[in-house]
Amino acid sequence: MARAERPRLSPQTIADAAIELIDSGEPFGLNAVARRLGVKPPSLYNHVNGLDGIIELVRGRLWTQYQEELDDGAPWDAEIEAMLRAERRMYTGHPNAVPLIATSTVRDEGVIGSYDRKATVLVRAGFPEEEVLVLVQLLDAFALGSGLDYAAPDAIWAPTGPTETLGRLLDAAPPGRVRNERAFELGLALVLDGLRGRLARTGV
Amino acid sequence: MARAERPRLSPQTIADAAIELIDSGEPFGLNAVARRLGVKPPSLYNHVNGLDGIIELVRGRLWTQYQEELDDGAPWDAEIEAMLRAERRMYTGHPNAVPLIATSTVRDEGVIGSYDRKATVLVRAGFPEEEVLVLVQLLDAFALGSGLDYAAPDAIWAPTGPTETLGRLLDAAPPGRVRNERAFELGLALVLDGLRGRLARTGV
DNA sequence: ACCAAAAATGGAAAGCGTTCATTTTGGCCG
DNA sequence: CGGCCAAAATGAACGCTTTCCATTTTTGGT
Repeated sequence: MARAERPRLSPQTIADAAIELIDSGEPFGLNAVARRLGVKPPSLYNHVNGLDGIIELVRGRLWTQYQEELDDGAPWDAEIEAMLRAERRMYTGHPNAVPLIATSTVRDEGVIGSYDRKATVLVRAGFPEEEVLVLVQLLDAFALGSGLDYAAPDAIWAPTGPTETLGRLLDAAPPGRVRNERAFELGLALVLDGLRGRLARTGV
Repeated sequence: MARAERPRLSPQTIADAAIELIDSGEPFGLNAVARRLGVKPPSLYNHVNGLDGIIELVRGRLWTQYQEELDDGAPWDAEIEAMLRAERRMYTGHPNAVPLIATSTVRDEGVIGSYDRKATVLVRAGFPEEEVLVLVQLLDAFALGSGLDYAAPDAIWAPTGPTETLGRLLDAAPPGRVRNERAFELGLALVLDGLRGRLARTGV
């Protein structure tokens, strides 16, 4: 077979197939994406720069999809909160994508733009300029860390040997993802409260 | 060649070689570890359960190595802080190991034991039992997230297009890892302050 | 002294990501 | 309307990976 009458592939269709594959839980890879598209692996190279390109495509697609629901104009803390919650929804909606996204370098313009937006919001809020990037980085680390924690299976918390406290607490505890949800809420409140207090102290 | 006169391999030596390889920055894999040990890849299967087993070994070795410097008996917040700082030192000391460790499931007893220790400390400190696991999970997410952020190259923050605020701030900003260091310090203070306040409110 | 288990190996299978040259098709320019 | 060029999918192949199996040799215990 040679060239098809109409192109069967596009960055869009590849990204969608990759996301479907990731969400299905089957092993992720370039060959698997090609199989799902009914196409031979080399065909993908006409549209995408290898496996890393596919991952980057997935990141970009998911990111814009979840961040575009946001509207601005809200107070700075509400807007930051909304952005973090959108990122959070992305991770909980596609947990299998988190390990892939977390360990590859970001090149997507939309993601960069979202950092830019956070920085702009914080500068307007009155935070010292030399501190803003640190704050953005902190927010990023928190969101990613809890996303990764959400994606990890419960088995982490199932000790095989005897424990002093953990085993007892686990018996009466909600499952891992519920705990992770509460941890995210608590951490979000902690960070936002901390930032508000910091602004009140330094901004005046 | 068949069996050697004295075993050339052990979980210890394999873990050490793997850590050396990871720190060197060369591509990581089972074959590369075998090469570094002067051994054929299949030999490793006599001591370790495949590639995942090697990663688990690396995690366990690094973890105990960094956590054993700690002594207990300190106030709860100081002890939690010390544990988080030890984990932090592990990530900054072996940044290339972070992506491997972050995305694989924990099975190591030492790591579980460290969760247990955090839980014990928090229970003794007076936090409500049903909340302790959530707190442990939050601390874990924060440490892992900032570790992952540290390991990520600066390229994340190098926008290709024009930005509203980001580009300007980046010109006058310290490099990514210095910012990450400050973000970790700030986040640590925020979380610990938040926990102390929470304890004062609920614990009495 | 013998026997079972351990340790390293050679060989090989299966799969991966990737590159290359080739074929066929579609659309554009003259 | 015809001819050429670029795009899209392919087959074949490469080098790499992880992993399993049978084989050989050695050690240590009884």
